[in-house]
This record gives sequence, structure tokens and C-alpha cells, in this order.
Amino acid sequence: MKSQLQSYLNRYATFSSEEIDAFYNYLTPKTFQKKEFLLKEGDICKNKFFIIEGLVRLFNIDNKGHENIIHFGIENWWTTSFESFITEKPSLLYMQALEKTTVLSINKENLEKAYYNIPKLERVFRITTENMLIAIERKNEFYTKMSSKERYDFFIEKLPSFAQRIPQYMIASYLDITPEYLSELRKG
Amino acid sequence: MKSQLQSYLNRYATFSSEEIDAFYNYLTPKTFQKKEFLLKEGDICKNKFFIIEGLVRLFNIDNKGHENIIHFGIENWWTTSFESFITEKPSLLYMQALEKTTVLSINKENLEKAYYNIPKLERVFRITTENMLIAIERKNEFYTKMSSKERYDFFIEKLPSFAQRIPQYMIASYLDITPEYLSELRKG
DNA sequence: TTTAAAAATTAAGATATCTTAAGAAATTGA
DNA sequence: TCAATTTCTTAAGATATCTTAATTTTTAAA
Repeated sequence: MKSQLQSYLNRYATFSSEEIDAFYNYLTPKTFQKKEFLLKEGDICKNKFFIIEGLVRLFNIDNKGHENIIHFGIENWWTTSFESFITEKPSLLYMQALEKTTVLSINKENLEKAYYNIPKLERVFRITTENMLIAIERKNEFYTKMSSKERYDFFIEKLPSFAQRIPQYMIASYLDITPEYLSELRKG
Repeated sequence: MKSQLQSYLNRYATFSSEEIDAFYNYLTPKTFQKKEFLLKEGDICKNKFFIIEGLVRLFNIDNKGHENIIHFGIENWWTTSFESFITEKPSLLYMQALEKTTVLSINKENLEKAYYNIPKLERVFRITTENMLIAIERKNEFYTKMSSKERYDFFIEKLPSFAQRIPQYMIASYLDITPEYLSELRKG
């Protein structure tokens, strides 16, 4: 796990093995079984999770009781409920493992300590946050520009291996389509 | 302008006046007239803009020729086409001043120099990027949860002063509603 | 003050997508 | 291997939102 983290961090800046060790010590490994929740609505999201292996989904439940998937997190991504983590207010979101998932988690206090002791980490998280923002903007853009059918085709074409790991009704949710309508779209 | 920047930066970390000066020297003030473009589709977005005064919109034009406003930028916000700025590829977006707008702009090279010489800036931009991400996530959330009518009412209620600075058809675009339908919604 | 341009409204017809409800298929666990 | 659960499909009727096109109102420019 440490080596996976190391090669991840070295994408963004050069870290000595002492620095890696120091950061690693702030992290706690944890494994979640399939369907287990990393976070539930109402909880304050105290951690950022670095996914070593597995797959999670971040979603909310609207007033009609429907789940809306906001994004998926996979290997080598940091994931959290940003708003809750930063503001320390109850999360509106759920985070759930869709496969058995191993993460390295860090809480806010430790993260602040890590920033303080290893300032280069600010850079890493500045860049990963930017990347996340780009990903979200791309998603938004293809949402506004495409019909349901086009979104689905695009998703399947661009992320075939990813699509295979996720049940169709969750893809529908992610693409903001009802599962019934998606089924119809697939037919003809 | 420098003092405005200074008080902005000091929200996120403590900067000496030498550091402020050093950063300020990397920045170029510029004023755009109403309707002038800060960025056009196809251009590579070479700058981040810190808005001193004024109002801009970031938008794309879809294949039907419709403008889709992604967000507005106002005083004390950094704005850019993230994807283009970071990847150095042609922008899919336009950025246009809706009022006479004064900005401090910084290009990528200078920003990297600034990060290098004043590492605390990594923190500032890490945090501002996080804030931006939260803002986008909130917008997305209220999009998936609300009807057109609800989105409009919410917008007007939460940002009345902001709404007054923007023509209605642009609010419609931002909320992903046609101007005609918004007009209908307002009626009854 | 008048004219031109920009923005907002109206209304009728079209359509993409949802809702509901039921049944079929596939996957998982015992 | 069988039962239980989860996922996917079908279809009919409902509706939110869009399209088009014309008209009115407001704002800006000369």
C-alpha cells in the first residue's frame, strides 16, 4: 500500500522516502465489505479516503426516495464528501462500497498536520482538487450538451471496463436517467 | 488593487507585505469593457483571472447554437477555463465580461514561479479550488433535486442582488431552462 | 427624442423523459 | 441446486419542458 501511495504522490512532486513514511503514518488503512457504508447522510465526514483497491459510489437520496449517484471512486483516487469534510457540517451524501474496498483514510486534523510538516502535500492536493474539478466540469458539460441516449452511448464507449463493474441501474442514476427509460433506450 | 488582493490572500494564510509584493509583480491588471471576451472557444486559456471588480460569465455554445452558462464570476473570485488552463489545450468555453470588469491576470509560467517562490500560495489555491468544487457540487445537487421552477425560486431567493445584475435569459441559461419556459414559470 | 437593438412574453403544438406497475431474467447465498 | 434477492425489461399513460414564431416591452444608441 505504501508503494502505491508513493508512486501516486510522486506524480505530483518529488518526495523523499522519509516524507512518504511521515505521511503514511498519518493514514489509517481500512477495508470495507461490499455494500458497507463509508459515510451516511447526517454524519460529519471526517475523512478523506485514498482508494487502494475497490470501487465506491457517492450519492444522495432525494425527497422522492430516489438515489442520485454523484460520482464513483476507484483505485488511486481521493474521495470524500468535500462540503462536509471542509465545513465540518453533516453530510447530505452517502458513500458506499460497491466492491470490497481498501482505503487509506486521513482525518482533518492529521491532514492539517501533514500539510504543516510536508508542505509539498499542499501541491498534491491542490492539483488533485483541480483534476477533480476538471472531471466534474467535463461531466457537467456533456450533461448539458447531450440527450440521455447520447450520454449513455458516450459513457459506454469511453469507459467500457468501468461500466462492467457497475449495475446498469447505477449507470442510469449517474447519468440522470430512470432505469426504465435507460432500458428503453438500449432496446432501440 | 493590491490591498484587495492582500486581504483576499490573508483569508487563507499569513503573508508578509514582501510576499504580497512579490506575488503582485507576477500579476497584470487589465480592464475589459462590457461584452468584451476574456477568452473564446478555441483559444488556449493562458491565464487565471482574479476579479477586482465586475462580472463575467463562462459559457459554451452547443451544436444547436445555444449558449449554456456554466458559471458567473464576481469580485474576489478567481476564474479561468480550468481544463484549458491546466491541459493547455484549446478551450471549449467562452468567457465574457457582462459589466466593465477589472481583473488581475496571471499566466501559467508566472503562477508556477509564484508557487515556487511563495509556497504558501499552493495552500491558497488548494483552498480556493476546494471552495469552487463545493460550489459546483452544490449547484449539481440542487439541479438533480429540484424542478425548473424550484431552481429559479431558489436562485432568486438566495442571490437577489446577484440576480439583478444579470438579464433574465442568462439566469435561465445558467439554470438550464429555456428563456420562454422561464417566462412561463414566472407568470404562474 | 426617436430609432434600433436587446430582452421578455405569449401561445400552440411537439417530444423527451418519467411514473407506475407488473413480470422476466440474472445473480447470490444457503 | 433451489430459493431469495437483485437487476432488468415492457408498456401505457402522464407531464415537464422545449420549439417555433410572432408580439410586446425595455434598454441603449444616435
